[in-house]
Amino acid sequence: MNGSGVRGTVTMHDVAARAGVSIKTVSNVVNDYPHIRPATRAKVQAAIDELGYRMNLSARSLRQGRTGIIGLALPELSLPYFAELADSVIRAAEARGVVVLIEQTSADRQHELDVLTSDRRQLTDGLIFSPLELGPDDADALKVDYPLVVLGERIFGGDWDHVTMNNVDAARAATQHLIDQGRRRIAVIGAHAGETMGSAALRVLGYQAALAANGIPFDPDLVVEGGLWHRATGTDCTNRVLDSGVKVDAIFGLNDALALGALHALHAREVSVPDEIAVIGFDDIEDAAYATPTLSSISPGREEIATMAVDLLLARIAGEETPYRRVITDFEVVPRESTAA
Amino acid sequence: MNGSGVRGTVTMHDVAARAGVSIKTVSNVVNDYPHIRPATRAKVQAAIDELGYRMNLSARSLRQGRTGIIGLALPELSLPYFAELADSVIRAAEARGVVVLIEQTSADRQHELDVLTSDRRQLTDGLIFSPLELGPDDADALKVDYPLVVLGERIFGGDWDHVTMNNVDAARAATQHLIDQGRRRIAVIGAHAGETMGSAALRVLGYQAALAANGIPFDPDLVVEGGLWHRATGTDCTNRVLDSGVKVDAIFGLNDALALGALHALHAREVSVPDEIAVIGFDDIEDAAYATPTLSSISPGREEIATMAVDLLLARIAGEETPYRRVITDFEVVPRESTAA
DNA sequence: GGTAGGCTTTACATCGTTGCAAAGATGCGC
DNA sequence: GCGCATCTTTGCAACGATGTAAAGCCTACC
Repeated sequence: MNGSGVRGTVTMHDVAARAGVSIKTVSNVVNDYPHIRPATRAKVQAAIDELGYRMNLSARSLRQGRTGIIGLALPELSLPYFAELADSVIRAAEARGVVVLIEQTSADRQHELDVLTSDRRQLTDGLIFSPLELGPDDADALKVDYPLVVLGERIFGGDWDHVTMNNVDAARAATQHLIDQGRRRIAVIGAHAGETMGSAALRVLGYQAALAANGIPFDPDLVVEGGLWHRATGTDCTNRVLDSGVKVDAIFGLNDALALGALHALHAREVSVPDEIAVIGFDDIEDAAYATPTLSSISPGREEIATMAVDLLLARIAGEETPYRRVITDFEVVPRESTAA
Repeated sequence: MNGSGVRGTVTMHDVAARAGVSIKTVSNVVNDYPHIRPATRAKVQAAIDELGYRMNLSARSLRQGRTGIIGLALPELSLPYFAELADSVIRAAEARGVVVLIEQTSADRQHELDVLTSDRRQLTDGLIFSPLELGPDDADALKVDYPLVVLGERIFGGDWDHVTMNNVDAARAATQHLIDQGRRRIAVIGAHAGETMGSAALRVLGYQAALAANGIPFDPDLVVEGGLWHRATGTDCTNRVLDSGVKVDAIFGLNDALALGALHALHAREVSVPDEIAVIGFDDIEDAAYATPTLSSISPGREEIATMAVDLLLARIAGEETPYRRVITDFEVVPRESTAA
């Protein structure tokens, strides 16, 4: 029955008594302090094993001012891209000995602001933050006094590290891919009117750049507004643009959910993909490879984003004082059936 | 500049000094102790606001023996069902003032065992555990000394609360739905040989029960083994059963990912769904509604599962001593195009 | 044999908060 | 106006760990 009834009852004090050493020596053993006589270490270790001692992490946190927990704030896990991102972040964190507390912002501006000042920030050593709604005007809110890594390009030039992909170039590449298949009437769905720095705006910029580079005139009727980047929005945008009567031979979904929604709408309307309309998405979520037809997309290097974000954050937490960095990850066009020749 | 440069510098002590009261009174205000004179409360609150005080949660945890964090152990977030479940659990937890630490087990038995005894259990007040690989033989490992809620029916009768759906009945209903559409050669994909109590086994039981109830002979060739319930497995199982030459007019995927993989395989083989082969899944993930064709499924009451699990766990954490409970949630057949008449 | 210097171990204070129990203030009934 | 009950506020110890600095122990070398 190794001495303890109630959970967490065994403390360093008990171990020390059992091993016949001071409590500090137990602490030293547990923390791999190098100057310990092997015999002592063995004694202590034996006591630890016999008593089933586990360190009280709250006490350690109090003493050290660190919790070993990092926060991850994202819109919601039901969006596959963010679920996959969270998966990668958790794995990267685990490999480095820290755990992840996830907070969902529901893509709500106030909720995103709240997350930055929430009580829970006391519980985490730092935050990886993927905002959707905050814009340049909110830069002040991001001036926080704890380590922060921001994902996505939305907000520039602040005192924090940044991990992002090159949205403009990636969108240009996606568009170019469609053009290479002979498409010229390319609708883009999920645009956000009035936005200048968000992913939506940047991706539309890339789209326009590709058109320009190929001498294709830009037709504003092909840019379809859409709020949240859910499948339902993609379906809706697609129906709207097709109902409007403009000619369309390809659709660029600003993310995969939108593009999958588009496939859904096209299927319902019995429009063949890619023969009549080609479709490409963005993010390369797992769904894309299993959609019918399989969906071409842009792979943003999710693993790399997650790993970089965790590494940057942990470096700040460890006290690194280097200038704030902006990391741009690689992307790749992943052609599949939905844009086949 | 409200007095503090470094993060976390403001303590109750500072607030007390500023407000001219004792530190304990500050604590009382913060914790909504009822017997405080309004004037005192106001003074303290003002000091808190002026100094920007935030409670140190590590200290509170150390003192109270509670962290306000609950653990959620699941196979992986990239599986949409679990991402959606995590979403629901986080929302339910947030509504009750606690936060969620997610651990991924990768559907690996050793990893599932590790999670139960990990150091991180010191950091959480209790655990919601969704095992995939543990079986009845591992019941001992689940005899832990902290509050535990197990999701899924895999392991029976231990000292822990249980939230599950009725897998047998739900699978029977899914199969019956196919039979009602006139199908008689129903393949079931994703079975686990040798398993007796897992979701796979229970769902196959339900499948058999439905066949029996309708006087359809059971053909073992229609039960297709498959390990992890990923889309790729569904594709693979489907190809195997079709290549084997047995006649098939419907496929029951033991979860939606398998069924989506099946749709993918059928599309590639140019088999029309539902005309030649109808398909039904299980879990009703968001994908199902947007697949091509849209996928019929079983909705397991995910919200309800999450809410019940959180409530049961919090009750245990609060010290409830009632007998361990087994909660069975409702399910619903959601018919869509893939099984349309 | 003595001592400098490195290796081990230790005592003590401390991190910020809350439970306890008691002290001080207030109000009510007679 | 007094005494008792109730409301408010307080001081102190404790939660379990670690940093600091010093004490004890050895070894090696003169």
